Amino acid sequence: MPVMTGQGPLYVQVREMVVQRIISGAWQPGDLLPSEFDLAAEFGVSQGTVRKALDTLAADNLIIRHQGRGTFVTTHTPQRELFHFFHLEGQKGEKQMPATSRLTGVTNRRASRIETDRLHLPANTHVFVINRIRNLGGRPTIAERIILPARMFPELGQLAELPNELYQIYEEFFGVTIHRAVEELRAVSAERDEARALGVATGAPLLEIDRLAETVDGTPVEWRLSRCDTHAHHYLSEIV
Amino acid sequence: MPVMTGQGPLYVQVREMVVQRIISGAWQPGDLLPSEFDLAAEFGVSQGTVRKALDTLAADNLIIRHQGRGTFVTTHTPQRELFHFFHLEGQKGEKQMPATSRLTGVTNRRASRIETDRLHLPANTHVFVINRIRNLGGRPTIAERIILPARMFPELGQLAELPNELYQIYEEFFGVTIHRAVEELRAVSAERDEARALGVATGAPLLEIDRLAETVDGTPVEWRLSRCDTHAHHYLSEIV
DNA sequence: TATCAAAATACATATATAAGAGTTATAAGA
DNA sequence: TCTTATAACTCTTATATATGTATTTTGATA
Repeated sequence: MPVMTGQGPLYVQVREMVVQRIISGAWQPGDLLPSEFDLAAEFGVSQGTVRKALDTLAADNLIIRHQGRGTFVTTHTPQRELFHFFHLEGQKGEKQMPATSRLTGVTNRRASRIETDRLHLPANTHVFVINRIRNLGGRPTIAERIILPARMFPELGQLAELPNELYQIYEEFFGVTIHRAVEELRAVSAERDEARALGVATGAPLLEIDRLAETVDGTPVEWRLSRCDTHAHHYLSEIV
Repeated sequence: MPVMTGQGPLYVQVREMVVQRIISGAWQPGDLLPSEFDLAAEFGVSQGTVRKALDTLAADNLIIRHQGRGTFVTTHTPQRELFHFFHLEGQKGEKQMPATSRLTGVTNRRASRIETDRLHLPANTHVFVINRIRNLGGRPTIAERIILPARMFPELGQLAELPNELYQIYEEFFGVTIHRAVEELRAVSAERDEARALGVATGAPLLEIDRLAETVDGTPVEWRLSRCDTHAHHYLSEIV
């Protein structure tokens, strides 16, 4: 019988117990959770209370529930990353898988001051820096720099291939699951190198997306700076 | 006894009945709905079923529920518009009420082709066009054009003052409640007039926010094009 | 001003039925 | 006899009802 926290409504306590098991790795991405009735017995609450807890976890995308099959810890697929974490689409609303990426560099170096700030790293920490150009609709559209704490991504530089969608790789190879991201968008002027790489004029307007991605426990694990040509694409945001 | 649609789960039917009453104006923004028990009696379902329906409506911001007080149709306040529908914030995350706006024009004219397209208007329809410059942190930051169907906003041009936050005005004076908005973001170059108004160089990069705002029944009622200086501000987007 | 009652949502439990998915058993065909 | 198709069964989530308790808000009264 696991010990309930004793704080707040029962369904919130159940929720927190489940989150803890996900964070601790007891339940891995893709794992099947026990049934509602089994969890109710284990936690000493009613099935309805477990249901309410699981409903909130599903609403927050920590689990996914399938009638007749069960309840699973959310896991990354390339499709999920594209539809959930990628907001660029074509002018007619087409959201296509970026077909190709040109990797322009993967390096391991000491983190800069701003990198340690952004990723909450101790001083003198190493990071991996991934630079690449992503194509949309056949044209170079995004110049991207990704900063990852080296200690969480050991041997990243030795992977033979890095696909366009990285989040499944983070999860499978390094046990790092991205749960949430905050993006700040600005309009900036293209600098010479990226202008050349994207096929636009130096000084042309680019949409800069400054993303910090976190795991379930709130640890920032990826800083991604994308500079996007928005001639044929736009960033979509829906407010309800 | 209202007639249930007969399609799908009961709680979905209850939800649709409630939405219909909001759309039809039987329940106005700010109105207090009958209690769960009363609605259950009226619709001939259990209180738990009404609760489930109301929970989904609350999750979609159509109603707001207060323990001990009751359930209310969501209504606009300037604060809600700012926190919910306005995504520009300062570099440190400050989200302040734009203190001033300079109205540069309100005109009533025939809608252009693209305006009829965007707002689903018949040909030869009139629109109100509002142009203004909005200040953030004391500086002109947003050049904005708002297109509204004239027939839904009669006598808009005769209002003595237009505040920064318009959605409460739409609701109070014209019975038009904004429920949802879709925004497309691009990086563009500042044209001469707006550059001068915003105090930036002609050709400087601006963040263009192209917003279409809809009512509960999906009718597009506002097309808003904002061109923003992102030197001191950024657009925030959260992905969970 | 403090207290109490009424009203309403919020939480919790218990139980039953419906719907969907997967597995196993049985029947039919080659 | 082996393989394939179908039916039955089991498990699980999804829906629905009923009931009780807890918490919050508001208004009335002393």
